[in-house]
This record gives sequence, structure tokens and C-alpha cells, in this order.
Amino acid sequence: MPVTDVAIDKIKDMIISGELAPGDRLPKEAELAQRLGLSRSSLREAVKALCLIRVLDVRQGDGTYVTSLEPNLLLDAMTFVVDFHRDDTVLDFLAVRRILEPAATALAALHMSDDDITELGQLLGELEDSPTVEALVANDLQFHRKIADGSGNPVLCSLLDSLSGPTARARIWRGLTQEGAVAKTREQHTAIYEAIAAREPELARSWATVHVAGVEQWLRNALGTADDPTVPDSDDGPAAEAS
Amino acid sequence: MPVTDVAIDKIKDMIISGELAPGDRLPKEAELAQRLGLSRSSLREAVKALCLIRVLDVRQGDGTYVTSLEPNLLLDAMTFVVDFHRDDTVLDFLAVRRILEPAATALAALHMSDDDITELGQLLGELEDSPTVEALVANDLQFHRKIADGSGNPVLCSLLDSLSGPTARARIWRGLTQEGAVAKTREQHTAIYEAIAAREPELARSWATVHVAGVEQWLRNALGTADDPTVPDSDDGPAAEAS
DNA sequence: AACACCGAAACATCCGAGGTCTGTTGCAGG
DNA sequence: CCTGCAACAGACCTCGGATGTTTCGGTGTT
Repeated sequence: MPVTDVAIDKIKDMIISGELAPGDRLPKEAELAQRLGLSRSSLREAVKALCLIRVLDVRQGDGTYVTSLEPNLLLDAMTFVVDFHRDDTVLDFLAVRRILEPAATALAALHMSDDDITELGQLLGELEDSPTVEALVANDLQFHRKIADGSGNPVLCSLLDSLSGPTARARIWRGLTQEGAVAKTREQHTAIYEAIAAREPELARSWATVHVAGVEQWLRNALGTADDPTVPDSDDGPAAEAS
Repeated sequence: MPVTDVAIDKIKDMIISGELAPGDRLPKEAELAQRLGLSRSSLREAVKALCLIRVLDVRQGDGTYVTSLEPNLLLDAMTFVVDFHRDDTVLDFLAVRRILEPAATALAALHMSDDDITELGQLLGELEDSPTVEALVANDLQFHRKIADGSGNPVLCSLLDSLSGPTARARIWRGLTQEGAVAKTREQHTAIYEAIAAREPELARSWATVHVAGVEQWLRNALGTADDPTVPDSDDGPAAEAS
């Protein structure tokens, strides 16, 4: 195994073992390099890699620090990974989102504070009557982010955030090509908001399912892969509990 | 922004734009460095970082290649990230898994091939009557991996795989400290298998929910955080569909 | 045809010399 | 005594070259 990879594991172990706690500062390059038994160049490669996944944070002129290691920060790096996937796998991501989003929405209906629900409502009102597609999608992202945050589970929130990225592009496309999409999105958002405000988790879950499924259905047709009859059936299963 | 970070983005763009396709070979270090306008050292840092997240694959003596970029490969890198989280956030990961696992199990009941179901059954039989805790957990991981794979969604499968890592440790701990855990796990696995074999998605979903919830409940108690009455209530919501 | 050897190509690692940024220290002025 | 500016030291940033290792493919022998 290359020495750089060894160094990555060593640093990882130092953090996991507790020798380096979140926020701690690493020894200076030269010192750490000697301690791990490699050159500064190789060590820098290791540090750079750990930087990309937000484990380390280097500040020029100051030093290298361990980040907070909070789930939202680390899962956030997943967005970078998701960016590499294109149309052919977007449906798979969307399918996962369709599982998580309703669950998050239901949890939000139970856990969200009254203040946060008020802010959620304001978000809906901020949108103009005839918004641009870009504004609508941006508002949509904020809306769902606030709900995910309201679930009280940071891991769930970050995961949904990462999954929303690739579908955002699809939605913009949808907004540009499908007539009633804008109005329908607004209606569904309002319904989700009202269900959360009424503290009705199952109703909120159902509306969220309908909402995501709408995007999924449209994308499936748009991609011309709507020839699998078993998938819609299976996906209606979770929604059935809404009754 | 450091030149290395710029290089990372440049390479990323080259891949996303299609200039570099999966499996393609990158120009040699010196050449690419000149083209991106930086030194080999800095370029190597960028390449190393992209290697960590499995976007690039460097083979000494041969060249640097773009990986297949398949979801399972890229999401697999998330395991590395998840490793950094400890007890305090394991419950959050488990909560997400509790959402995904039942959904994946239901999908598996619909999509899994008969051959795969047969293999799933064999997996259950491979276990000795009184297995070690380690063997049981290893078998458990294989069991759930096969089900996740049977869902037909590679993203879902990889995600569950990554989430299973940290809970595996917890389960070993559980097996060592809780008496009936081993027997209970076997019963639930058998029930899940039978539900899948019978092509009963809702039944499979419910058993999966019960299964994961068992681990969650135990862990919550073990960590001494079982003092939040709202959480169990909310979590029973999705499980209610079992009736 | 199969095998062993050899050389070119490409990455791995290291080194040392500037460059740039940041936080701190010390001095002068109010 | 407090404030503001300037110089300094520490730490990371970037570079380019030299040397070691590994792999691939061509060549010659058996």
C-alpha cells in the first residue's frame, strides 16, 4: 500500500481513537511527516484527500485542524460524489428520496417547533404569483430542507440535501417543459405545510409521497423508461398507509 | 482558491462534461499538469483526493484511469465517512436505516429473482446452531446486503451498506450483553425470508421494521437516552402499517 | 508456440528552495 | 492606559528535479 494511503489511515485512526478531537490542531507538516515516517509531499496528498471529505480543514498561515466532524458537514461532502451521476441513475436517487422524504415529513409534523412551522409558512408566501422556474425550484429546495431539518435527525437531513441536488436539475427541466407543473408544486407544498401545521404526520407523509412521486413519474416518462409495470405497483405500497 | 482545488474542479468538470468517460485514461502526470497550469506535486494532491472518493484509479507503472463511476462504487466511499461517527450519532444513522431497510425489503419481495431468494434461504441455513456473535453479525450483514441488492436499486443498496457498518459494532456489543438477542435475530430473519419468498411486500416490510426497531430500542436504552417519550411514539407510526 | 529477459513508460517518493498568508508582537501616538 | 500600524515569525502553498518501483509490451531463445 502506498505510504500516502497509510498516512490517511494513520490520521483517520488518530481521530477515531480520540487522540485528535474535533477542532484540534494537527502538528505542523514537517513534524507530522517525520512522525508518520514520510515526506511532506506525500503527507500533503493525504491531508488534501481528507480535506475533500471535510475531515480536515487547512488554513494557510495558521495550521491544519480537525473539523467538527458533524454529520451534516461530512454527509455534505456526498454532494460532490452525487454530482458525478447523470440521467441514467437519477431515477435511482429519486427512488431513495421518495422513501426518505415522506418519512422526514412525517417526523417533521411531530417534532417541528411552532416557530419553525411559522417560518415554513412564510417560505410559501415569499414566492411570487408567477415565479420563474429557477426561483420556484430554489424555493422548493429551501422548503424541503427546512422540513428535513425539522425531522430532528441531522443525518436524514444531510442525506436528503445531497439527494436533492441531482433532481433539482431535472425539476428545472420539468418546469420548462410541463405546463401545470408550477401550479401543482405550489398546491402540494401548501398541502404539506398545512398537514405539518395540523400535526398530522400520516397526512403529511402522504402528501410528500405524492409530491415526490409526481416528479418521479414525470421523469420516468420523459426518459422513456415507463415500461416496467411492476415498479409503480410496488411504489404505491408505502403510500397505501395514508388511508 | 488553492491551485489544487482548482485542479480538482477542472478534472471533475472534464468527467461531468464527458470529455473523460468512465474507464478512460488520463494524460500522463506531466502532460496534464502542464495543461492545467500547475506543478506535478499539486496535481498529485488533486488526483489523490479524487482517488479517495473512488472517482479516479491510479495504477503504478500503468496510468491513471477514471473509474466506472457506478453508484455502488462511489457511495461505497461513504463508508469511510461514516467511520468517523461514534456512539452519539449512531442512533441517527440507525433511524435512517430504519426508514430505508423496510422499504428495501418490500421492494425485494417484489423484484428479487427466484434464484436469489433460494440463495437467501441458503444463507440462513449456513449458520450453526450456536454461532459466535461475530459469525452471526457477519451472516446478518450478508443477509441484509442480499436483500438490499434484491431491491433492484443500486443507490439504495450502497446506502444501506454504508449505514450498516457503524451499527454492526453496536450489534456485536448487543450480542455479547443481551441474552435472547441471538435467537430473536434468527427468528426475525426467517420471518423476513419467508415473507419475501411468499412475495408479500407488506409483511416483509413489517418484519424488517420490527427487526431494525429492535436494535434501535435496545441501543437507545443502552445509551441511557430512553427519556424522550415523543421519539418512540413517532417511530411507531411507520410500523403501524404492519397491522 | 511458450517462456524469459529487457527496456520504455508511468506513477511513487523524496527533497529543498522560494512564495504567500495569518496571527502576534512591539512600538509609537493619542 | 488604550489604540493603530508595522515588522516578524510560523505555517501552509507551489514548484521542479532526481531517484526508486511497477507495469506493459517487444524481443529473442528454447
